[in-house]
Parts: sequence; C-alpha cells; structure tokens
Amino acid sequence: MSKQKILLVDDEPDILEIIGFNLEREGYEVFTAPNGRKALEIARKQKPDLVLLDVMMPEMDGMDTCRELREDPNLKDTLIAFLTARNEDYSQIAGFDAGADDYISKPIKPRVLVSRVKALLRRQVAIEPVATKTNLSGIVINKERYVVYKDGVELSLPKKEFELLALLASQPGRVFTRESILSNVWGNDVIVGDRTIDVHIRKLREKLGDDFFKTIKGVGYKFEP
Amino acid sequence: MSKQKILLVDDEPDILEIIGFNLEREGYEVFTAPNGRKALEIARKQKPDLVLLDVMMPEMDGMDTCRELREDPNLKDTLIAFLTARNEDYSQIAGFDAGADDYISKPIKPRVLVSRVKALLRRQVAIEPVATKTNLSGIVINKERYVVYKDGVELSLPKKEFELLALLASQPGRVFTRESILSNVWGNDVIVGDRTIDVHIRKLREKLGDDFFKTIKGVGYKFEP
DNA sequence: CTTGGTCGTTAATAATGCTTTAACCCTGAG
DNA sequence: CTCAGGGTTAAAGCATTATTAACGACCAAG
Repeated sequence: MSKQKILLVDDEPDILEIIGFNLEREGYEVFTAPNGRKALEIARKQKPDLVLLDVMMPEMDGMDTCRELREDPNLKDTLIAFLTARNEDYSQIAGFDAGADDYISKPIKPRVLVSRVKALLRRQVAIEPVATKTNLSGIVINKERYVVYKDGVELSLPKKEFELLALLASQPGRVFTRESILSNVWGNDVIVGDRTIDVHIRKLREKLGDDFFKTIKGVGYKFEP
Repeated sequence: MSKQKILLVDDEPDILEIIGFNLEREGYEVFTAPNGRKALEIARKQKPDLVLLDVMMPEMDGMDTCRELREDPNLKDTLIAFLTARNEDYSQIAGFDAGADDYISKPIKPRVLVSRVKALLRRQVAIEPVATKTNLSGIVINKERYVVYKDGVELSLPKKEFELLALLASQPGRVFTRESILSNVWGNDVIVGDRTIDVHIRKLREKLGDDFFKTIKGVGYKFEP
C-alpha cells in the first residue's frame, strides 16, 4: 500500500515548507505548488488524494483552480480543502459551491491541520472495496480477513508478507520485477536493500511451499499455482 | 433498484433548495418539508431512507420530530441526521438520545453534506442488516437493549465499548482497519488518537476474554468467536 | 453547590514481534 | 574457476501495540 498524496498550493514559501514538513512527517507524500497553474499541472500528473488550496493567490486564485480541478474527469474524486484567512466572509465562500470538501482557516496550526487532513482522508478511505478472495490450487487468500489458507489450514501472515503474496498472486504466472515489487509493497520512496525482498520470499516459501514462488534471475519473482 | 429517498426538513427555503438540488444531482429522490408536522406527514407516506432534520425550527423542533419519527414502527429503520449550528454542544447529547444517527454541522458545505449522506446510506446497507441480536460462541449482543451477555451473564458496556464490539462482531473474522473503526464508531470528523482504540479494545478483552479480539499488527483488529 | 463515580481520552512507558540489515553461503553461466 | 545474483540466518533496529495512570467532562445523589 503506497503513501497517500497531498498537493499543497500557496504562494508563500514559508507556509509550503512548514505545512509540507508536518504532513510528510505524518507519512504523506507531499507535492507543492506556488500558484494555481503549477498546481493543475502537478495535479494532472500525480493525481493527489487531497489538494490543499490557498484561497488568496496572485494570478489564478483558489476558487478558479478548484473549478478547473473539478472539471478534469480524472480528478473527480480528489478531495479539495481551502485554506482561508480567518475573517474572510465565510458564508460567501461556503455559499459559493466551487466544490470544496472542507475549509481550514488561517492562521494554521500544524497539529490542527494534520488532524483535519487525516479526518478528510479517512473519510475517503472508508469507502474501501471489500470483497477479495483468491483461490489458487489449495491456496486461498482472503484480504478481508487478512488470512491465508493452505489446504484448509489457516495461516496469518504478517503485513508485509501478506501484501507481497497478495501482489504476486494477483497475477499468477506474471513476473514482477524487484522494482515493481518495491514500489507496490513498500511504496515509491522507501529505501530498502534488495535482500529484504529475498527474506520475505523465503518466509513465504517456508510457510506455503517452495514450489509456488519461482525466481527469475536478474528479473524478479513470480507466483505459480 | 429504485432511488433512495431523502426527506429534508428546514424552515429556511434557501437551504431546502440548495441542499435539495445537490442531493438530487447525486441521484436521490428528495422531499422537503418546512416544519416538523409536515415532515411527519411526508415521512409516513414516503418512508424515506434518510431524514435530514434541522434542529432549530419554529413549532415542533428537530428533537421532537425525531422522537415522533422513532415512535412510528414503520419508520424504525429510517436514518435520521441532524443539521446543527456548529457549537451547540448540548444538542449533541440530547440528539443521540432522541435517536439520531449522525450530526452535520452548519454552515453546511454541499459537498461535505453529500459525502456524509452517502456514507450514512452506505452504512445502512453495509452494516445495519446484521440483526440487533447476535450470538457468537457464548457472546450475545443485543443492540436494542445495549446489553451484552457472556455465557448468560449480563454485562452492560459503556457506549463506546459497546459500539466497538458491535462493529467488530458485525462481521466476525473480518479485519477492521483502525481507520474504518474510527469512522464507524467515532464518526468522520472526530479527532482522536490511535491509542484510544487500543484502550477500548483492552477493556473489551478484560470483560469478554482475550481470545476474542485478535490484533493484526499494522492493520487493525478482528473479532473471532 | 458539593461529592463521588463513571466514561472517554491522552500521555508515558513497557512489551511485543515484525522488518531490515549484514555477513556469509550457494549456485550456475560463461 | 570466477563471480554476480540469489539464498540463508541471526540479531539489531524499529514501529506498532499493550498497559497503566491520570485528567477532565459529565452526571446523579446528597
């Protein structure tokens, strides 16, 4: 499971830095943009989960940016929150349905912001897909229960092992490169040594049987029922 | 599958129009009423899936209307959500007693409202259908009476503990992530620390036995009979 | 208006056990 | 034979969870 992405847009570099730092510390992947135009560009490329948008900006302001974001069908589900100065006429903004999901008023306290962001993203994730069962020659993977059955016997694998198995089994027979394993299971910006994957593969082999996991030298691994 | 019905009750015509418009755009069938009396009338005829109820209204206020709705056996399963001014703390408590399912605080942001409504109606199909009584290897959960029996002995759990138990037991064996626990038991915009869940789990383990609650590190908890 | 109790939350600290590393071994291609 | 890529192992490192105590909010009884 990879990090959730947040795009932070404000024309003050200080704000970008402080808030960005706080969000990164919470484990989010943060992108920043100094203006609306740049924001749109990044948004289209990165498809962030949440955009934090300053209302007052030179050139293209928050409202306009918001509207443009909403018009892009690929960004339909992106959450947008406005950062507003405290005593801007709140009702006027709120009444204007530019499509914001939340308002956060300045001056911004990092802790508060982080909580609000968490709450917003939590709501989004709550809509998680549920059913997921895979059955492959005696091996049943039940993502819902976080449990694997081998010939009817229940095994509960630790998180990383489970996710690695789930990935490989998602397309049996297909070879996953080490690189793609890393980015899917560990996330794009986690740095771990190559041996880490081996070790996890080993544990899976130990628990499920050697034969299921085939090594393709110089490339990666595949799962074979 | 036919449209889900929503009854919107508020004495301000503007609100009815704006919110009504947004909900209709999302594919719901919307009825509106300017006061409690009218609301009851429509509710009895239409049996809406959800009633959005302004707390402050002339004549019969939201609380009273809510209570009357709850008394009608035909409307037993109807969801009720209150629309409240932001810091009316008191109404919060009184309202849950009156049988509310959610609170949405004013000023109302259309998009926020729509996602809350979606979440509520989804929860309805996803979690409610589990009977109000559940019996799992010596543990009986009676949602109606807010009471739990362990091997015939009655335990009365505090609200949060009960709700947590009810959630986990609603789908035994399924892992609930911390996030989904938070959004189902605490609600989407309550900010509490992660440790809070642990503490409640601990209390449940204390009262019902360790074995029922399994920790999946890095993921969440599940209930196992 | 007090008092005593329960509940919900947090903070601090301890315990747990998953992850990763590092060092060394094995194997097959060339 | 050589060596690059992979396998194995144990132990260190780390993140997550468990536990406890303490606090504040609330409520009911006096």
